[in-house]
Amino acid sequence: MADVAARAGVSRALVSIVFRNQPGASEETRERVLKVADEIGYRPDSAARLLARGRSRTLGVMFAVQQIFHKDLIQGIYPEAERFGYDVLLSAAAEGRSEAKAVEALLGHRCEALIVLGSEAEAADLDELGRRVPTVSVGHRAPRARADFVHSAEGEGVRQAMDHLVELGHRRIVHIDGGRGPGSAERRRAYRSAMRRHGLEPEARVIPGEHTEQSGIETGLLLLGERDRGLPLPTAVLAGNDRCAMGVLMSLTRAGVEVPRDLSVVGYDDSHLSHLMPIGLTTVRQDAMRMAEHAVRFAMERLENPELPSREAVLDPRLVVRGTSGPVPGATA
Amino acid sequence: MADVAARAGVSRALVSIVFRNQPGASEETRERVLKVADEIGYRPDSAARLLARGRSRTLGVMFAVQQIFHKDLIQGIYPEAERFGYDVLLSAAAEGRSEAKAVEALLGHRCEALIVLGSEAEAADLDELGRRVPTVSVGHRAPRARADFVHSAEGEGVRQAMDHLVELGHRRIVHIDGGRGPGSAERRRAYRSAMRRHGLEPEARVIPGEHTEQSGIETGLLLLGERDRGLPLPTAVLAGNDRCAMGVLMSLTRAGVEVPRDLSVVGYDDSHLSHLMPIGLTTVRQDAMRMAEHAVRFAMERLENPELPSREAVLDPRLVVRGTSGPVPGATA
DNA sequence: TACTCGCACTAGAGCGCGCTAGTAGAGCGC
DNA sequence: GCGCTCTACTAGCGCGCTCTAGTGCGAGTA
Repeated sequence: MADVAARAGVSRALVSIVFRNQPGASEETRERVLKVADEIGYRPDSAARLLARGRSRTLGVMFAVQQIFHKDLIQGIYPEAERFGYDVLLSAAAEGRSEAKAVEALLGHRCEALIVLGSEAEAADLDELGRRVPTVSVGHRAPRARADFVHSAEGEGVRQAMDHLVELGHRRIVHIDGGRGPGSAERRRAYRSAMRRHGLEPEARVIPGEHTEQSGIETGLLLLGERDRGLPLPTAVLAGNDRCAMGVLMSLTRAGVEVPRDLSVVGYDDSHLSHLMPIGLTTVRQDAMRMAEHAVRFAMERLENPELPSREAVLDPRLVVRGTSGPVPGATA
Repeated sequence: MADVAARAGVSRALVSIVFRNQPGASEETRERVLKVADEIGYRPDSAARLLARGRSRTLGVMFAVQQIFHKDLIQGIYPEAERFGYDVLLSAAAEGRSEAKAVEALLGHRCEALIVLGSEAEAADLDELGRRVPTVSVGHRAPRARADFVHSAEGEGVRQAMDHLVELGHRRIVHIDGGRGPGSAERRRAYRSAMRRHGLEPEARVIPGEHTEQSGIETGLLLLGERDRGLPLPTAVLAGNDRCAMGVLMSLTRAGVEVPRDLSVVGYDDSHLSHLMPIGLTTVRQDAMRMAEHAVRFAMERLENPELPSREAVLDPRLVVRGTSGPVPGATA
């Protein structure tokens, strides 16, 4: 920086002003400084900057390396943070690198606020974290923790999917749940309540599963086994997520079950898997962009006023109807 | 830090020593300092640390938010960097956030070395980057750039896959390539050379494609169209990657083609998609862990000696035989 | 006793910036 | 001429840490 200043024939302070895009430098000088800086390859040191500024203007984002959906969220967080003049620091939780470790790293870098994606932390830990630094948890709620929450209305997504299926004439609709996975409990509840609402309570059936392809495949085989023993197949399957839905599809279509003629399948997430079927997977889309927007906004607001009560943004997901859902078998299309 | 020092009744320097885990403090004092620090929630400020140290001991990793394989690499980079006492800083390239921008961010944080995953940068840009800071490019080669390279022996993977198919009796093997995608050119070349080596040159056929499900689906439909016009289906398809392979599988099995009875399909990457088929996708696995290890090692070595000539680690991938490849139709199994 | 050595610890400079307080000079009204 | 404001710029402190060059002290040695 001193070099740049010397070469441009100005003081260091002027260079600082130019690089911060602040008023107080003539257009002429500004250009000269930038030109010299470019020549000698100068670039402001963010560590020093951060130190001198006292504020880091950095937003820490913890994500899980395996979660596909987190990619979409990260993609949304970058531009939104930039709008507020914030840098984004990413830290991944992975096998052998716990959430706690990932968060420590962010804290060490003096992130002013944290956005944790799909945390599996206990409410107490999240609460402690939230007391230390403004924290927004996306996709995971912890009732009484001092933090803000952003997630999608799981129930609403399931409701839309169920209404769609019922409208198509389906009655024997089973749900493969996602065990302890994020959102599973809500989806399960919403399924049950939708069945009840449509007077289909006797038909309701939740098959325990996971958010994996394997789980979908196993469930598919289970259903096929039942069919071979004379039990009727359901006419529609509401899977816990897209991966599970794909597993179901793979195992059933391979056994000659035609989708959606013989069976409808609905997923959840609208991940890239949704396009894997030539006909497209009917699924529920969570709006990652809007979730990211809300998360950043919450963080910024809590930064301004740390005493804000804990808030929650619940975004409505949207059913995306593609090729895997159709009229119930036997219906006059 | 001063607070900690005061409360523990020592100098700031001593606290520094304790937190750097350096010799020069008695066990007793060490414990006392740590205890006090914990009480008042002190945590070293990495910005200040980095500034004072002159060296950041930080390794910058640029990745593409969409690439599934990068997850595995990141997972491998963390522990390896830790072994060398290095912090990892992640920066994602995404839609609306160019590689250049992602790299700028890392440079601004004074990363001592950079690992760029699946860069699509021009050789010249990579060269310039490499002259500024030790750089390792994973998965993408730029012939004369001042950087180190880690990638898998695409040719070797294809060779193994082809040998496997030929051994199963296949002759009419087509390859769907990946256009300008990473590794595509090598895979294409290796396919051609394998066909030649096995005396199957007249049968060789490369269908232009991409590394997407959609591309696989389209190719599948193309082949089905040909069949309907009386042309024979190939007996095996070597797809450009797993996503493309899945597309092929989806479109063909839906049309009643049975895999692997009527047709064998081989993918590339061993991504999580490989397990999507109930029978498993035969594919080529790249060893992400070892690639990550090499990348970090290269970076560290070039850090010690920046004048090192450009090096290249070519890791052998391994064919993973699962359910989508089988004997050629008509063979006595 | 006088010295050297090693250990536990400290003083204080300086890392590269941002920022506050200030200056110099030009333009203006009276 | 004076004071005023406005723009363009500068001096220099301090952010929280690391690190070098020390100090003081007890033990070992001649």
